Amino acid sequence: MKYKPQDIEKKWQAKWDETGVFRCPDELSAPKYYCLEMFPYPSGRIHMGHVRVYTIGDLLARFKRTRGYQVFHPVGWDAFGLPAENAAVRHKTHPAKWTWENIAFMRDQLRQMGFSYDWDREIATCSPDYYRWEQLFFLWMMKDGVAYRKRATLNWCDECQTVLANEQVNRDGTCFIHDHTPVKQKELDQWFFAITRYVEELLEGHNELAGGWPENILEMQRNWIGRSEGAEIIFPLASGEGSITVFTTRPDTLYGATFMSMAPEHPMVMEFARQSGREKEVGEFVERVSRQDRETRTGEEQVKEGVFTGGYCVNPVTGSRIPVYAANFVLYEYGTGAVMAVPAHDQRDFEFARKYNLPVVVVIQPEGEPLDDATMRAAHEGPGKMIRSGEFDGADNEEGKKAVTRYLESRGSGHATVQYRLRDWGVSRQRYWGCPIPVIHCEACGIVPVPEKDLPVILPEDIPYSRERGNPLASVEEWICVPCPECGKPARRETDTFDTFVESSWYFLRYIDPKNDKAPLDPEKMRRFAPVDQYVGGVEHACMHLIYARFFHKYLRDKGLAPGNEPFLRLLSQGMVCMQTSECPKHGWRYSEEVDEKGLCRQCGEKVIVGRSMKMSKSKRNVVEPSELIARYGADTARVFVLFAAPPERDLDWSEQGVEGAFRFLSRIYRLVVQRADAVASARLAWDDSGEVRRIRQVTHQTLLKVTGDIEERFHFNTAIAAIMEMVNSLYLVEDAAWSEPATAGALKEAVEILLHMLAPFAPHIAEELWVEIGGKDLLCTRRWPEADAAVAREEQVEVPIQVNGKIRAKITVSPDASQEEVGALVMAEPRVREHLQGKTVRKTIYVPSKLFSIVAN
RNA sequence: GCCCGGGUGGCGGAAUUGGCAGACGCACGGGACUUAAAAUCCCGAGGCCCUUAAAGCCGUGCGGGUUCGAUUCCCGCCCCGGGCACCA
Repeated sequence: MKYKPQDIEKKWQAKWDETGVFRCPDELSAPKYYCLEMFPYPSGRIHMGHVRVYTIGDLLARFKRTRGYQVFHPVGWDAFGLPAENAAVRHKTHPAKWTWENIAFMRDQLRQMGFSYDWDREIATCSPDYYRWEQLFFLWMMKDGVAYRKRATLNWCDECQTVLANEQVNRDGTCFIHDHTPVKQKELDQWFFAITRYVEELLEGHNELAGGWPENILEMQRNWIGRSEGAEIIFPLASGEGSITVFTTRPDTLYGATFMSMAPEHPMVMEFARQSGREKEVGEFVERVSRQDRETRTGEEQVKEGVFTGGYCVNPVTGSRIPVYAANFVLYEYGTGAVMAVPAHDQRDFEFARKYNLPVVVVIQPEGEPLDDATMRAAHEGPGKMIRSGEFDGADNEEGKKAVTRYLESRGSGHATVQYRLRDWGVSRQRYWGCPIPVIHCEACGIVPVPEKDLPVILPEDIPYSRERGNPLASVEEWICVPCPECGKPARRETDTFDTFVESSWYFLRYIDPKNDKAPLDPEKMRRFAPVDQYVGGVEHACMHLIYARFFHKYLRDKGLAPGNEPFLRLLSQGMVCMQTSECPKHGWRYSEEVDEKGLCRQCGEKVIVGRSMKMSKSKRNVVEPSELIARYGADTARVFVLFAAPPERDLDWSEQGVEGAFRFLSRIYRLVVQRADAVASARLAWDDSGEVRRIRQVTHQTLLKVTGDIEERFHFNTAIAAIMEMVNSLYLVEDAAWSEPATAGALKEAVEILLHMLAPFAPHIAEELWVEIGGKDLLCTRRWPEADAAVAREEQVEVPIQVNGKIRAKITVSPDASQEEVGALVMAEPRVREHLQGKTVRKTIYVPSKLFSIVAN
């Protein structure tokens, strides 16, 4: 009679496997529902974060299946990446071996959780069957100019010995993998994807996603893309030859531009210096600034400084000759690398001007106290009226932005434009364990794409693995040396591989056609199953994976492969799994088993400091192993716990007692059903209309309505479980005799059947087991979700609170259909109401049916 | 600095469209069962006042406002978390 998940779960996992109930055929027989969770990196074993995402996804997949959808629920492995290489060095193994062994182990762990995947569609991105198509896409992209090579200053991590995308550099300028390694700048020839070609579409697409995606993710993407409208303005050089173009969002302040600031890296800086004989001091400054790493360069405390380059240009509207400075705060990568300086209306320029005694000219006058060039203490960046701006004087500055731009356009001195923070995506990585970039470098022909017929370019297996730094691929001469496909002379393969985010940018499409060896994707199948209806994953991918994948989808759409504009219609971004941290003053972070019952460190006996709850991580030693959890309580308990402890989008605090609670809940259902199993099995689904029957059926159908709505419309899984708990509680209060009493047995049979149907997506193993106990012959997971009967669920009597002047003074029980007059009459007869109305006149009564009766009196 | 979230009992959380604040669970207390404990089942519980109960009052970060009625809407703050940031 005791609930032993260990006896139950394996059996049902095997049964689901044998019967293939979760396989999704290529042909549609019902409306499709593509449910996807972000695929795991095969790091070795699953962690609680995986348990959480995959449980949420599985709940939805299982639920939708019972709602009549043909559910497409695949899984695979994001299998390329740096940890495999590090492990190879550490354990003297091969990255491939390490990766495939991890996949095998983790696959087993996922099966133990009872997730309803279609395992026939499993893919691993490190397999040539997968990455060969990525190489083909790359060749297309080269032809389309979407993939291109350029020399660029890039983020470089000494630890990784590779280039990083901007997205992979932490806020403090460290590497996203090696949190303590500062990222350097390095100039290299690199491959890029022209994501900026799609930048407007990436922004506009947010309209399509609004509602289906969490607002904060859209906001993060908007910030990341960083669109700003403004103008490019041409400043002719004072020498008469050439010009400098700047980007500004404030063309309205152009009349106040009194000097020019340029990024130290800008080639014209040294050009000016040479011409004016200021090479020494300018050179020193440029040298000093460029030696600074990203962190110091963009650090908050960085003082604004610069040097006069010796050059002059001309303000195109005032005609004045203005000096050109090199300034450390101007970024070469953004805009044109040069900015017009308007000290009166930009705080940075203001500080710079005061430091170097440059003129400050107020051209925007705010309402109230007039600004004074000489005495103002800070720039005025807000709105105002234009002054000292020629024909624009008196105009509102917002209007002025457009007017000045139009004026510049008419004179050929500039034009309206838009700038973005988003840069093209650098995809080259100097790594072995990634997809080879299919090009060949020939001395005579230059960069030659590998011909399609020669794809895939397969990673060589035999590689030297040692502690040597750098890309091991670069030393595999027999792989590198190939004849040039064009001239046949000896040439060399590209040894860079793709950023692993390239693989994760299209895996969701490949699941639909995973075994196709003729083409990457069959457009017909894509139209059938893409896009993803529901995607589940963590916020940490808001600006990387989720932007890259949207870009890739749009490119593949343009190639006629991907349907629709967006890959993921709905996104649920789940919170982190957190746990309290414990810190020993001597030994640092402690695992809970390293602390005794009194809260002392087992190693040294010092009092351990209990810290706040933080994301589970090995380094903080606050992790719980899912395998131990499953072994002890079973997968169903793990699933119920993560779904019940917090709503999906919020962080979840791990609690041992919470897990106990989930286990107790399942045990309670188990005992309830097993004890009554024979009675339920032999009862018939029939009932009269006695009070007891009505009461039982009312609870059943009310719960069903609530649970259905909570899962389907609100994604509130915790309250759905709470409702099931309430129903179980009420079934415990039913007299034992009622279960075998013919009058009530039918209603109770219905209750248990519906209970198990509702439980199934949350705790599928126990639900199947109990389904058999009560005489079920088929698999519960293949049955349709029961339909709630609203008429049965309806309350015939409701308790209505009565407010007198805003305070609740009494309650009455009435029919929900009673009119305001009928209820009012009862209300006025209530002694407690009369008491509070004593000596007062009723001014107004309000009745919200079934909710509240309110009386205003004075 | 700009932009998003969030703040509710001892704890996790609930309150779906402005309508009974605290569902459900955890921890806690009491009872039943037991020689006993565990497990299980039942009951109780926001705070103040009070021997107890009733009644009353207070209560959703703080201060105001709108409303018959505000956790929910508006204005002004405080705190926590996150994103962006010398981005011109």
